[in-house]
Amino acid sequence: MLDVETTLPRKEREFLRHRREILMAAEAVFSEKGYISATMEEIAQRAEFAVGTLYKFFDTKASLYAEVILMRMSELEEESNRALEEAVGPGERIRNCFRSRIDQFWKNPGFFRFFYHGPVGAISEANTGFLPEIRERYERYLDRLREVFAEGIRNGEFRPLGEGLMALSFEGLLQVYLERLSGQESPDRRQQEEDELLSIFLNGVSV
Amino acid sequence: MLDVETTLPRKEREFLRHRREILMAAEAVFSEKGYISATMEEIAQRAEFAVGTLYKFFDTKASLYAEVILMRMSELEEESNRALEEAVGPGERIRNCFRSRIDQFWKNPGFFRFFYHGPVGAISEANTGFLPEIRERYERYLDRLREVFAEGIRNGEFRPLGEGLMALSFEGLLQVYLERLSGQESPDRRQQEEDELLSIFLNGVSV
Amino acid sequence: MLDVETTLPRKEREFLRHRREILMAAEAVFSEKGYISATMEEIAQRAEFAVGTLYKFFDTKASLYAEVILMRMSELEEESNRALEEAVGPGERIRNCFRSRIDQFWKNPGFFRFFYHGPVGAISEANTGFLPEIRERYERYLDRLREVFAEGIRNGEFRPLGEGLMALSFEGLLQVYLERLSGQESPDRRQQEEDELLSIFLNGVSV
Amino acid sequence: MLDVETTLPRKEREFLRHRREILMAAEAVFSEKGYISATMEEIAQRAEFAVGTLYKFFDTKASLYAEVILMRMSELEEESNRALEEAVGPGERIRNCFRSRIDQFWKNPGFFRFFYHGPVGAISEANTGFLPEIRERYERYLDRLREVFAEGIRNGEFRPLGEGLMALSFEGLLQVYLERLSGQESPDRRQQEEDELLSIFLNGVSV
DNA sequence: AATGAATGAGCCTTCATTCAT
DNA sequence: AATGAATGAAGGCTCATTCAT
Repeated sequence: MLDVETTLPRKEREFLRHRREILMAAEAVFSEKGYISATMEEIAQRAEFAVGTLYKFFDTKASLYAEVILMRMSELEEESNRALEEAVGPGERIRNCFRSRIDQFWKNPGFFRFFYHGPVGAISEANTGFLPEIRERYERYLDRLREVFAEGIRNGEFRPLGEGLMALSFEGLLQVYLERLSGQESPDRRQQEEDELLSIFLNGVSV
Repeated sequence: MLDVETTLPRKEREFLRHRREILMAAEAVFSEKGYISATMEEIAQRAEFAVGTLYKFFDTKASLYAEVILMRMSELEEESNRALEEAVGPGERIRNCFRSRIDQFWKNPGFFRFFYHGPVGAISEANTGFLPEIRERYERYLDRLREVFAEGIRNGEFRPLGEGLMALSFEGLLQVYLERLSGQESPDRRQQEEDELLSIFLNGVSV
Repeated sequence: MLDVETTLPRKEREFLRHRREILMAAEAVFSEKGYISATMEEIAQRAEFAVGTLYKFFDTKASLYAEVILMRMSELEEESNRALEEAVGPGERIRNCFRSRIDQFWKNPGFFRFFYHGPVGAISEANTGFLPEIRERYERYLDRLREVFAEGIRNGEFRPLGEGLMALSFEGLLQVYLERLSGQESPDRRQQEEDELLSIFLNGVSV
Repeated sequence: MLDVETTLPRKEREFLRHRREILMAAEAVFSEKGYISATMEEIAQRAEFAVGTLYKFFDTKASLYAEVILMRMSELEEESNRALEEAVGPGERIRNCFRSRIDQFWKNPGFFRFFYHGPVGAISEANTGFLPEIRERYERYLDRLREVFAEGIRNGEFRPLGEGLMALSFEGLLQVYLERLSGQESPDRRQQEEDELLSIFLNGVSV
């Protein structure tokens, strides 16, 4: 990252910086208002650019939205993978990943407000245009999780149930928990709750 | 319900019937298109009423939306409560409730498409106008769940962890599982998966 | 026409009247400003309706434009055909048609301002969506002209040249002449000029 | 032209060359897209200059458009005049001019696509800003034509009708014919048609 | 209650033009 | 003269809501 910032010509650095500024502004507005209620006008103001400028960076509102999500999903995938890799043994990996996911939430709680809810009518045809990429990325992450569960099943650490269901359950617990945190007036982190939740899950899947 | 239908004067019976027809049409359109993409025009057509008529029954699109959800949540609450009551012992109650929730999904899969996702930015301020009531109702249902878990903790059937977290986990598993079913092209019910999921959960919370 | 006006239910009569009012307003604005510079806003104002109302009658600005032209082309075709039918003998028919076309111009000079020029970029793909119908209609009219010329060639009244070229020439003279009239500050009709023009043409194609 | 290129200082020569490059690019884009759909952006790309540079040479899009037309009209005028001068006798001059005009079309068919159609509503007030010059130039060419016809009328070669109408007719036939060629998928030149058309015209105006 | 034509505010998007470098 | 990122006004279109019948 630092390399990029320093080696690229000034013009390109500025381009990337502006692009990033717009993405940040968009993320803020999307998470406050939701996809539909957010207006390009407001995003532009927040980013301190004119509306037209947004369109130099992103073709449509929808693609700007997709890019915001993709940007965060890349981070999520990256860090989750790191967490899975770093630990030794399936149980420890899952434990590590769980904590990493919660850490990530605390870095940017606003994002999860619309990550889990997707664009309006995520299922509707209207949006199939840009959702596939996001879903794909998510599935890739789930695949990685499944591998770890499969590994745990093989070595007898986890119960011989479907590794897909395990991954799904893992995500379900996280999703519901993070949603509740997002909804709190002044969210504060509670270590004990996290440990208990993880314990429920691991107890559930372990032999 | 039957009582209502038969004892009320014809005028009022018709009023209720029309109201219900509109709600059903709205549910269908909302679940197909999502909140934003759904138009009052289309709902009116589906209900075989004029647009103006919809406004005799519901003040705004948002309130119609809320009423659709509230209608289904009443059923959900009712049936879930029945399931919790019918069984004996905390574990059995949870098991029964889990199955009931899945039964309910299969009665009306479309509904869950937008129940979990809520309107655009269900959590956002923009929608706080009609969400409170829904959240309240949901909390009431969660409370009932928590009681059961608390009971199980007291009698040593469940582990001595937070009953709130247990309820949350229960919902998380269900939500993620039902979402996946909704997303399937031609959703089909798989008994074994359901049993495994329940087993993971109960294993997780049980001593 | 009268039948239509009197036998249709009031609602439908109003619908047609409003539709016609919008078409007239649109024609006026299109002929003053041209297709692109004309705005739906201004057309709406001129028609004394709200913008939204225009879209109840016409799907897009382009289709409104096409309908304006189609409406006038129907009249043009109808009256030209009448003129061709009424006279006896090819020469007389053409003579009659020529006069009819000029009469039609004087009934509505504004229309021809954009009829001959077509929408911006009439040739561009962007407009191929709605032009075909107009072009078809025009070709049908040209076909009728060609028949008359062919008839004249067969009976030795016209020279044995291509009837297509004759029809084209006929249209060329009219177009250029009407354009010049449109461009005049205060157009006034000059009988002698018309006769001379017709004479040039008939002399050109006659034996 | 060559003189200009060689005698002027390098700076000025470059200026003129760049100006010409922009004009050519503009002509290409205008003829492909039409005035409105053409964008300064695309013209700039085609000319391999930055948008801003275009504005160093031409104040507005409209004036660039006008200059493109003026450039071609100068050639048209020049060559038509040569054609009129070269031949001997009114009839022969017109014949020569007719052929010259068609030659010119084949040198640059694209240009005529928008020459005859003008910008959006060439006749409309919106565009009167830059049209006058074009119209003037065109009138000058028509004047020259009229002189030839007047000459022919005086010497008894042409019929004693208005020379203005004759010039108009001449233009009408050309316009319609060239338009039809422009519209063809793969335009090909047909000598016989041209001869017939010319014959119709000359027959029409000759004694 | 029922109708549905009419309303008009609001939003995404385009693109000619400017200006700091 | 050359650049091209930034501007922002303007326009087509949608749709929740109203109101006269």
